[in-house]
Amino acid sequence: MSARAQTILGKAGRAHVPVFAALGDETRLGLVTRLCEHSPQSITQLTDGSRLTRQAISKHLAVLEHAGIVESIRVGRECHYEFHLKPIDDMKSYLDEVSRQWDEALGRLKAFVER
Amino acid sequence: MSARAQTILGKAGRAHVPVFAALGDETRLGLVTRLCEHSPQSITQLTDGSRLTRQAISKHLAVLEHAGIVESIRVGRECHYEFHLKPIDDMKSYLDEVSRQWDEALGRLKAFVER
DNA sequence: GGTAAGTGCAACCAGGAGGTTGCGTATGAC
DNA sequence: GTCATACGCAACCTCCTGGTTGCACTTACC
Repeated sequence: MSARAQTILGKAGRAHVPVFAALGDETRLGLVTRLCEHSPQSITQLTDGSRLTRQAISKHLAVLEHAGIVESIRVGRECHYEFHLKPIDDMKSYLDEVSRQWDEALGRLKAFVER
Repeated sequence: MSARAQTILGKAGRAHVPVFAALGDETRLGLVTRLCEHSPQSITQLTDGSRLTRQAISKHLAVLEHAGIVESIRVGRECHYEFHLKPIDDMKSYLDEVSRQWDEALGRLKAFVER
């Protein structure tokens, strides 16, 4: 039972690892914030105001795109990035599941103690 | 306005970076899952079933503890780790905020287009 | 057509993350 | 008291990540 539950959460959870990892960086979380307020923006736009190189920003954006949090759209000579909500929503659902699992575990513990 | 919103999210978001980073690893997400189902567990218990060394697991647990997701409690010669829900809940609130911000941005965009 | 702007690609570098091994130490069991 | 268990610490290794620089290429603009 425990093993089964772990498998369920484990399989579902594995897909979220890249998303968590993508957001586990200050620069990238900042980029997501910017894009979430105002989308789309070009790489140069996103580089302005940052102390990093365009290349660095570009790499971070690639990581975010790999995680599905962001999508690149070529417009002429510019590359626009736009925010996608879905992975974040999926992550929230996953966290809800974790939360639920935890409550259940507490319930089992309580029942065990009171027995 | 945009800058202010970014500052707000940025400041609040910065605190969540370690939590995201902590969960952005398959091994650690697995540990969290195990601890969330059944808490507390000792390091040796958590090492069983994994192909990694006790030391590796121990390091991962230290990372999780640093992020506040888990807490270590010394019991005799054993070190028990127990799950904490709060950082996950905080993260969910933060993601809700991001979601809200995004909806707002969409609203602004729609209003702008329809004008 | 010439020039500047916006990117992509590749090489390169430093540092940190993930992992192991070896050893020391405290605690429980007998 | 002795021995096994559970753990911490430190050194070490490898590889990936974050970041830069230099150059080539496409596209807009005049």
